[in-house]
Amino acid sequence: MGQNPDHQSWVTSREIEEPTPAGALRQGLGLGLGAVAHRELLDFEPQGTKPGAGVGSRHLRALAGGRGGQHPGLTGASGGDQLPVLRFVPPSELVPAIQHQEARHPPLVCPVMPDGPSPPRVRMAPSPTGYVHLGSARTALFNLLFARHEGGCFVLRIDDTDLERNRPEYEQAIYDGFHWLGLEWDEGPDVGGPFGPYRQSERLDLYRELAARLLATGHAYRCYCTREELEAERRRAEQEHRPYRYSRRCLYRPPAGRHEFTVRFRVPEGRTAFTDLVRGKVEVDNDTVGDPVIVKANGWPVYNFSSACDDALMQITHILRGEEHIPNTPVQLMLLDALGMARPRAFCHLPVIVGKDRKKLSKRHHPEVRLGLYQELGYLPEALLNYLALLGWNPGTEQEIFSFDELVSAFDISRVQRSSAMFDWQKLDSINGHYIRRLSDAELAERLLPYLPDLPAATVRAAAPALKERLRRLGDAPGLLSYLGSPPTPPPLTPAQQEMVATAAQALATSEWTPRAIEEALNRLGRERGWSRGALFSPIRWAVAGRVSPPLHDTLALLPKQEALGRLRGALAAAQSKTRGGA
RNA sequence: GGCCCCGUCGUCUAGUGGACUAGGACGCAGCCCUCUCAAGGCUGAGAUCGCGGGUUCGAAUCCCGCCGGGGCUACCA
Repeated sequence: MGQNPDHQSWVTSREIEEPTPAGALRQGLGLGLGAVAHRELLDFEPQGTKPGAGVGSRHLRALAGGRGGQHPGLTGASGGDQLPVLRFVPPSELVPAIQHQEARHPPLVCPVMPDGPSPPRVRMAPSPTGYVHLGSARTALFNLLFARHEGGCFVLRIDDTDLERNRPEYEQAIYDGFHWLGLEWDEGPDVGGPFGPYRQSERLDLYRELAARLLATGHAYRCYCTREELEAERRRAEQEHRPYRYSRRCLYRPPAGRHEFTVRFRVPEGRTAFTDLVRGKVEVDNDTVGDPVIVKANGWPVYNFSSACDDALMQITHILRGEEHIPNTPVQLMLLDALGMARPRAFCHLPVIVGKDRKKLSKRHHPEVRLGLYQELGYLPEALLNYLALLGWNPGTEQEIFSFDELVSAFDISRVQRSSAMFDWQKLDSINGHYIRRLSDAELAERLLPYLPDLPAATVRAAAPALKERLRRLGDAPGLLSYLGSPPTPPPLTPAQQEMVATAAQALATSEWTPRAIEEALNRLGRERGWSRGALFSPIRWAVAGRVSPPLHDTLALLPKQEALGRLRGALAAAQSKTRGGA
């Protein structure tokens, strides 16, 4: 970090006159090389290419916009049927052109924030390729906590560049899931903001321009290799026990006559290092990194490219993301450097959340990855949020229960853990139980309603107090109350127990039907007959509920009076006939 | 295989050279309370701080090596 601590170029939302992709691009570029409106640079499709020469090239050309005007930086040798080979022009030769463009389009960079560094901007950039991952929720939470703690801004961006797997409904699932958890963002596709659009699928022209720039400056090249050829290269390397890296065949000897291509970034020599807020310095030798594809054959950018560009363009200052992104970081940094864009101030790679098998939570092996599951099972969002905060972070005190505001003030990014965190249902249950017990009766009843659709609301409200200390999840309520809808099979009763049930039925018949009155009636009966509560209550419970249930007076009161008395009499009748039959 | 990250009770973790007979929480066991189940209270078991070397009067804490686990190694993100 700190390679480009260009705090001068902080841009506030008010100063941005043109919240369009092009405007944002100019500002982003302004961070580094100065604003360049390089419309002509875009046309990285060489002259003379036959139209419709493959999906990729068509797509790129279409989005590049311009008709192939002459540009000093790009020289495509024209040729008949053969696709011309692009000549890469060294950056030094481009300088006059850039200056020229600059004169026509003065930079839009707005110097603001006179004193001190600008407040941080962080982002969460999920891709709508499936249900919301628990790890995404945790990452979003840490970003949010960091932003709020530092008085910064939390951005939600949708990284939807995977055409094959994206689904619009999954984007909605992200909003729903995050809203459910109480995660709110300041800028995003649904709420807007000065750095939009916030959906990568709507920023394609930007990536195209940036890719063209990389191509023009020789930082990138077209790769015409087929997937099969690439696969063969990979296999060969494996057989020869050699670490695989792309051979750069298309950089040196591109095959002729092919039309479909990807764009690869040419990884420079040297080493790339960055500072991670919790791990310290991380450094890699660039030649352990193969030239990555940055634009797919269908013209869409690859994550590593679009994400890095957008982070810079959206002026994201701190990147908090999962540990699985550590290997991506050097590539993104090299890309930014090549583009002359500012690097983020800092990175923080959060430990992965692992399952019982110590492996990263995955769709295939861990049902607990799915955020929606927690809602279904009846976890309180505030409890899950609290638990998630503790997964990979701790305040350094013994406090474990936090409101959101408490988390915000306690959150200190340097206390993020380095080692992976194992997901633990029991700990979650315990925290959830704690939050349930803290709810008021009315609030609990309200939250319980969706989990007890078959019960009248009045019954749910009446049950809430008795349930409160017995629930670990709201979804446990139907089980605890299932006796209401299904009478137990009549239990075997000793003659003494039969007498207890019979007299209890009598006493209860004249009792008011409230927990309080029932309790008093039963206690009086026990005192009069010399029966202990344990002795008296058990047969009644078996007759009425047949299983573990709330305190007896609540168990009875939740049932309609006639139903309760009917069950008592029914159990009695069954036991008596059995006794007679057996005798 | 290569690159990178990590390594304190079963789990989440406190700990940054002496206050460590390594603390807390979840879970577990026992007891108390008690109409079942919970909740609550108390008590307890549980970690030779991955291993081996150093440095130091002294190391969980610093250094080196090893081992183990994980992540990444896609025209996924």
